[in-house]
Amino acid sequence: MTKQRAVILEVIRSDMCHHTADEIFALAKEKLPGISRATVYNNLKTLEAAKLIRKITGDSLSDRYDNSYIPHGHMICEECGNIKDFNLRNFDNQLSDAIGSDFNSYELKVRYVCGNCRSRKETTQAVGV
Amino acid sequence: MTKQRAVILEVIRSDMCHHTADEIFALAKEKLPGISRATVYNNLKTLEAAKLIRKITGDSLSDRYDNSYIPHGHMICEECGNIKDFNLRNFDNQLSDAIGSDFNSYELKVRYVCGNCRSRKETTQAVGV
DNA sequence: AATCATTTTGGAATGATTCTAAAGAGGCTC
DNA sequence: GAGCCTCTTTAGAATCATTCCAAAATGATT
Repeated sequence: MTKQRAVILEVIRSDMCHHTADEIFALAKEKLPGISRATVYNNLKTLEAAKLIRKITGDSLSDRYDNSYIPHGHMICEECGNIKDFNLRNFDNQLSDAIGSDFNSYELKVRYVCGNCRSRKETTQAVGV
Repeated sequence: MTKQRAVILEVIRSDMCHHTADEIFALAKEKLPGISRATVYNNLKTLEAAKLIRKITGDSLSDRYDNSYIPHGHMICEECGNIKDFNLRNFDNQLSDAIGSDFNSYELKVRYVCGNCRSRKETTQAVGV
């Protein structure tokens, strides 16, 4: 475990955000100013191969990284872009039944408007702006 | 409806594959040799805004396009890359319950190994190659 | 200390997608 | 069907995330 790899893992684990590679690079740079972008990409790949993190794709143009390898749902606010985790009960069984086979992983993303953004919009609307 | 747009829509609707923009460009070019790549991208965006198709992201480096706007599951073979559609019963309700809110759309991808690839691997393994 | 494999680094390369500005339809009215 | 306006198409340049590369650095082992 090189110090670069340790810092990258620490950054990812230190909060529940789903950071992009570039954000992780910036955060890692605060602790290890000499770190290179390529190192971040290398290690993100290594860490995912080691099942310590998971890449999530398609929420923005850049990929994001989840501090858990275990699949779960992501709910993404279409207004503010905020991402939250959620779980569905018994979902693994439901999925295997539906596809008629075991599976290796899944990715589930729901696009909605979060409570904050919804109430902000209603207020704005009521005021007529 | 320009002829370029019509051809692009026709290409997407003509089979159940989930083509990349580049594949769509190549197929459209067979019917309309002068078509430009930018036109394909423009129209894919327009057609999605018109709810005629849907972009699906994260299965390969390029995005793919689904000939249905209605959300449904995609099962992706990790060996051969083939993508199939599937559905879960009552999934919309299950999702709203889980996230505690209405939602606008979802994306569900399951990674597995399809029957063909599985049996091919078993055969290979048995033969000891 | 010598060696060997792994990692890091910075910069170049790649590749999908978007942007841009100019030319080209399409559709509308008179 | 000429004039006009808007939307679309086009080709190529630009962007941006990510990957590749070759050389230097590091780490572990003996």
